[in-house]
Amino acid sequence: MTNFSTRPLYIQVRDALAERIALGEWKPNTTVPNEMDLARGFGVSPGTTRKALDLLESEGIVTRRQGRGTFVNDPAAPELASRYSHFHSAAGERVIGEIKTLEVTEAKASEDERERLRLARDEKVYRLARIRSHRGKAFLMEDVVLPVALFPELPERNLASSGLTVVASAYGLALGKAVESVSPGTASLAAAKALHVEEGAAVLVLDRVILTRDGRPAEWRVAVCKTNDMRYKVQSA
Amino acid sequence: MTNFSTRPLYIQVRDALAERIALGEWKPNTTVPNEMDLARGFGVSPGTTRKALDLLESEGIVTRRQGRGTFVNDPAAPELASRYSHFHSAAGERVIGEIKTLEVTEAKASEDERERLRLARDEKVYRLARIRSHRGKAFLMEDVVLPVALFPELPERNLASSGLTVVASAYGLALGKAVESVSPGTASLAAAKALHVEEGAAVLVLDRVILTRDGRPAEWRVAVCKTNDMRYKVQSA
DNA sequence: AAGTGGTCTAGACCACTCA
DNA sequence: GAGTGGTCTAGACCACTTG
Repeated sequence: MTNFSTRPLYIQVRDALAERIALGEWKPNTTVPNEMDLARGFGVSPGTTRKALDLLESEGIVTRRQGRGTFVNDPAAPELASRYSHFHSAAGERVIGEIKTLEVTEAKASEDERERLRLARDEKVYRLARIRSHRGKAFLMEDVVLPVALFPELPERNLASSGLTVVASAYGLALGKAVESVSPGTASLAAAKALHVEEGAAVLVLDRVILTRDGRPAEWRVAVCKTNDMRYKVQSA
Repeated sequence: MTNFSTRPLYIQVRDALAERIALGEWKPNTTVPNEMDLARGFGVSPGTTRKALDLLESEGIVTRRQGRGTFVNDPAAPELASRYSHFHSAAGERVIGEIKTLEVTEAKASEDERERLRLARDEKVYRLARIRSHRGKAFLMEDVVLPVALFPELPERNLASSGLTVVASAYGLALGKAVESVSPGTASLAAAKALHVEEGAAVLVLDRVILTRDGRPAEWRVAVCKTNDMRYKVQSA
């Protein structure tokens, strides 16, 4: 790989490797070729290949293990499903919850939806109404909005009750950052029924947008939840 | 620096540099010696020194600038003050708020305090009652607990109204991770008065412990806040 | 014993900053 | 133009894993 462009060589190697992983040349949980072979293949020095692989590891795309090899991470792995969830059980583990989808509709995006998901006029969205439970107890009611352009035929592919990490993986999309806004609220009649609390009980209202790795909004969710058996925890590094 | 221990050389170099920075050998906003000089000084290769410096940069201890040098970061810098704050103004910037301290007391730690701050029996704490405001509007009421052992003579040093980043810096302590638990609540009479909301209004209750870089609990805070002009936002990478 | 990634070395050249 | 960090090379040896 001769350095035609102005971008650092190790970045170019990283991108080439990331693309080949995304295209499925190396499957999740298998190894990529070793450093020497990759270096020869790309025509760069082993040090440059190493730097590219270290970058990929820091991005969570591969895992390197001394004496074993460099493994491709599975983007649909269960431990990544709770990546955007801040709920923790009393025991302290992250909880994603079992998803039950009540309703799926397809419609033209409303003004709010167009703004939050940065959609053009007339673009369509899927709207999902869901309940999340932990150990059989409902704790969260959510309204999820997904752009049809990113996830065509989502209901037909039976993905309406899957978490976004699984859905994105099915469509070959890499997820990136998310921002969630938290505010206090009181349970509406519908929320009270779904979550088994009294109407007007104190609840958390969560408003979250998840972006793809390249910055396109992939999901807007507004959720209402109780925190009786659950903790909403935020970690700062 | 001959490698006597089993730890990687670049980690030893990193630790030596971190210690000399902590001891004040190089002051904040000044540069440390260049890579070649450090390498010669430690008796290691430039590549090893570089790896140590890159590590320090990833930890936020220094900032490297091509053509300029490697600068020591100021742990009391204002942009770090909001490190543990998740409040954002309507305009989108992180907000730390102006602190007004209502009361400072010193006492033996209660059972709760001993547990949260991992203190031994009979250890003492400072308890601070505070209000935080943004643009003159109170938005948060907090009860802060600090171990006297970590911050002796805090009130005498006029640090009771400073944020923990400034306090820690004054005591030469490096701060590390923090965990905040968020739950919905209703305003007590006292909270209602302080925050100018009606009694029983929906508020957020924040329960946070901040650790030092070496894992000792440095602050336990329980806060009640309104989110009328403020957003509590959580970012996931 | 063979193969992998992790550490370490000792250079070269480039891009950027500033006097 | 001198000095800095950033990139890149081409090796050596070590620690760990597996057959």
